[in-house]
Order: sequence, then structure tokens, then C-alpha cells
Amino acid sequence: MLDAGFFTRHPVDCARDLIGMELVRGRCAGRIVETEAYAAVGDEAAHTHFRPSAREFVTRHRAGAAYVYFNYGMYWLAHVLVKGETDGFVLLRALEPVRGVPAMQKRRNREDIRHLCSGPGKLTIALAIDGSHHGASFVSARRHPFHFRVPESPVDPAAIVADERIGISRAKGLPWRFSLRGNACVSVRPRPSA
DNA sequence: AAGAAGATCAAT
DNA sequence: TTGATCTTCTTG
Repeated sequence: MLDAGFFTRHPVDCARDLIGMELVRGRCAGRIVETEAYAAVGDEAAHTHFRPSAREFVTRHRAGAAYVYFNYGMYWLAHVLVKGETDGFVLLRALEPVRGVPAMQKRRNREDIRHLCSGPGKLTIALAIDGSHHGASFVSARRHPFHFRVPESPVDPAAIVADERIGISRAKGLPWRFSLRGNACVSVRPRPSA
């Protein structure tokens, strides 16, 4: 499994390198096909820019901690805390289901594999991740609710696309969203250019 | 005490 | 394109 060292680099590097890794949650697992990077300082789109509680989270937790946020009154979004020369977060935006598909279908109340984890709010439902996991670790060896696994066959770096982050109103234009080219489980098809 | 904004999703 | 739904933070 990935250890804390993976998350002590720049958030953008962490976000890019997570593409292709597997997120394992109990008997379920999915291949990460979409992420976004946020920087704790100097990024107006990051929670740390306008939420004191997010800044406190960064100071109180270690690299690899789960930052789980309740969005739009309806959905939990899961991020990994990055702490190094540049602190920040990686938002987990989409997975390609790999294992435990029936359980995901039941939690999502959907059949189509492509719709189970194709968005940050969907994947937390499919994997039963919620506010009770806020502060839990993705990288602790014992008693972890979830972790990252290096895949048997790594993705071709040339298949990773960088483009603009989704759903934000500030700091648009940075190519800090990463996705796997042509993958059916990516939430929003990347825009040309960028 | 009240209001606004927000890293979404599914149905129309 | 719109409605659902609620936490955090700011303002009065």
C-alpha cells in the first residue's frame, strides 16, 4: 500500500501519480481515473483559503489523512491530505470499479458500472465513505478503513490528461485536474486545450 | 439570528 | 436546466 511518503510531495504530483492506483475499501476496490489537486496556500479555490476549520485540519493531521467534506447538503467528498514543502489536498473524483461491484451497485441503487463511481459524490456512496472517516488515515498500516494499492500494470503516463478543475468559481484555469484519457468512468470529459 | 455560497447529482 | 438539501462562515 502507499505510505505517507507518497503524500509528502507537491499536491499536483500526488494527484497525477494517483491516477491508476487502486483505492481499496473493505471488499470493494476501484482504479482511480480522476483526481484534482488543491494547494493549502495561494490557491483561492482551496477550502483552506476560506475555511479556518480546513486550515486547522492541516495543522492537526499528518500526510495521508482523509479530509471528508459534506457538500451541497447532500454528498460526501473525500480528499487525501498532502503535507510537504507544499501542503494541500487531492480530491478523489472518479474510480473505475474493480472489485465488489454488486455491493457498489446496491449502495448506489444503479446497475451501470460506468455510473457507480463517476464523480466525487458517487464514489463515496459506492464505497460507504462518510463524515465518520474524517481524519482517518489512508496510509496507516493498522486499523485503516481504506488504503491505496499499486496496480499490477501501471498506466501509461501519456494516457494521463491534465485540464481545468471542475465545479469551482475561483482560481479557474490551473491544469490541476487529472484523468485517464478516454475512460468511461471519468465524471466530465476533459476539455480540449489545457 | 439570518443569509449566502458551496470541489454534486439525477431527473426534466 | 432545475430542485434537493445542509454545514461553515460572515454579518448584524
